[in-house]
Amino acid sequence: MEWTEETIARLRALWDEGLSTAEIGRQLSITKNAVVGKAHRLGLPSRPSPIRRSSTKTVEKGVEKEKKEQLIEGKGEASPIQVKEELSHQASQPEKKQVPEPKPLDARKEELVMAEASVGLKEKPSKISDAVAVEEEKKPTRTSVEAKAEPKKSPPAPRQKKQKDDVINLTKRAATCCWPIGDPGTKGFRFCGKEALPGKPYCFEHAQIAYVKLRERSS
DNA sequence: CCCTGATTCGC
DNA sequence: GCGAATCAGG
Repeated sequence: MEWTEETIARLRALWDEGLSTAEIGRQLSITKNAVVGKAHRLGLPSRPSPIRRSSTKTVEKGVEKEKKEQLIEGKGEASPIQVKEELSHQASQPEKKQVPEPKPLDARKEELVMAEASVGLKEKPSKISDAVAVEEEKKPTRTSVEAKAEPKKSPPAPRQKKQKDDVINLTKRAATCCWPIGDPGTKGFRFCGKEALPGKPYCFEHAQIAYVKLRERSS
């Protein structure tokens, strides 16, 4: 497998998107093992795994099962999710040294939003309606009637009014494209930053790239 | 059995 | 560095 910048970028994008390793592999026409292996070597954040191999040492054919479980209970290791939350928390504290890299994704997105605002939107607003049309094409099963009569979807919230506003804002606001441009950690790295398709992390252009194989596969 | 992700280790 | 083989939980 030749890991070009393009494939690595797409691996990162799909990985960030939360697709399963097998799914990423299918889209990149490689095995899930390749995906996991590469992701591991790239240092991409671990996903919630069904497995916990606390002992990184080789286990002899599962003979030492009991010992392993005892070790796990004793140590009480932190899950990847917990670690991630801790990192985010640290990054959000201004008092700690602020390196651009470990900043959580959302923070970077906010930067992009602000940058975009200062530059001014170049894309025509009419494109959004096009994107909506595309989006609705892909979800033909839901009629407007069904959408109306959907009571269970409302999330239980402590502050209902504010949350409602937030949801509206999130819905109305054009999300920015998370397609990575350049190499993370290097100076010129950035995200695409154009308006993303509704419900998708990419703009129309990059969504075409990101989902092209998925469409081919499902059609 | 199917799915999942992580690790190991020969290449 | 790569990824098939393997392990292991749901």
